[in-house]
Amino acid sequence: MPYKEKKVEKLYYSISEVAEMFNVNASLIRYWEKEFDIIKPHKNKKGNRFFTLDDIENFHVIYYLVKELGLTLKGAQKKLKENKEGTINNFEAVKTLKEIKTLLLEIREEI
Amino acid sequence: MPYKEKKVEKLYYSISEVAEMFNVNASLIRYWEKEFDIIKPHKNKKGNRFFTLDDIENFHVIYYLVKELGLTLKGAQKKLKENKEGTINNFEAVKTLKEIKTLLLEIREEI
DNA sequence: ACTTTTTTTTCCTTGTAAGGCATACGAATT
DNA sequence: AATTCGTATGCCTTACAAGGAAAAAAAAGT
Repeated sequence: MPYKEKKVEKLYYSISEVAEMFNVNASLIRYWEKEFDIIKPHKNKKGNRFFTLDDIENFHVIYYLVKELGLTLKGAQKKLKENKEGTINNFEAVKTLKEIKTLLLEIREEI
Repeated sequence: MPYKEKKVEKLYYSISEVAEMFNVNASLIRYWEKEFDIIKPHKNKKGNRFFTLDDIENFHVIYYLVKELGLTLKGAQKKLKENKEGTINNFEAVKTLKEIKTLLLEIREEI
């Protein structure tokens, strides 16, 4: 064999591959796709799904919320929406802490 | 009228009173009582329930987790168990912040 | 004040609607 | 030959609500 094939990160994964990763049924993935906006794999002309690692990560988040935390689908949807706004809150928190840092540095200057 | 009766905080509330407070059916309260250990109202010989304010507060926590956060009952149970340990984490966080405060005060002393 | 009657509240058991998928299907691709 | 699709339907569990009898409370009668 002239070349040992290099194992490459795949760009796309099929629905059955994703299903196997999480040990769930493919129908669950299709169902969640209907329920959650953040799951939108690419589709070819026929409709076959192609999942990027980002898609898989999004699925993972939902899996965590529903299967591990024990949120209902509705609860998970709400949580995901709030997290978008939640980042603003985190941002605010960091901003506040930075202001405090600035204040402390100013105080050091005075000394 | 010799004495104006002083309005006193009630010691015990009936199941229908609690149901009205949260605008839920009384059967829900009985059901959650079976599902959650932390809801244990006193009962008289016949079985009638008497809720203290603590009981009501516990019910409130569950109400929040299930009806507002959107946890399944199982998820809420898990959350409650973890919170017992979780308070340690909050405690640790506050402790850390207090240590920082102490450190800052020491620095001020040095100056 | 004390029965009697009516209304309300309680209990527990059983019924049930919705949630959350899985299965089944033929058809279209690969 | 195997995978995939969408859609439909089936189905088990979850999460309560309704039903019905018994008891307590309130109202009414005497």
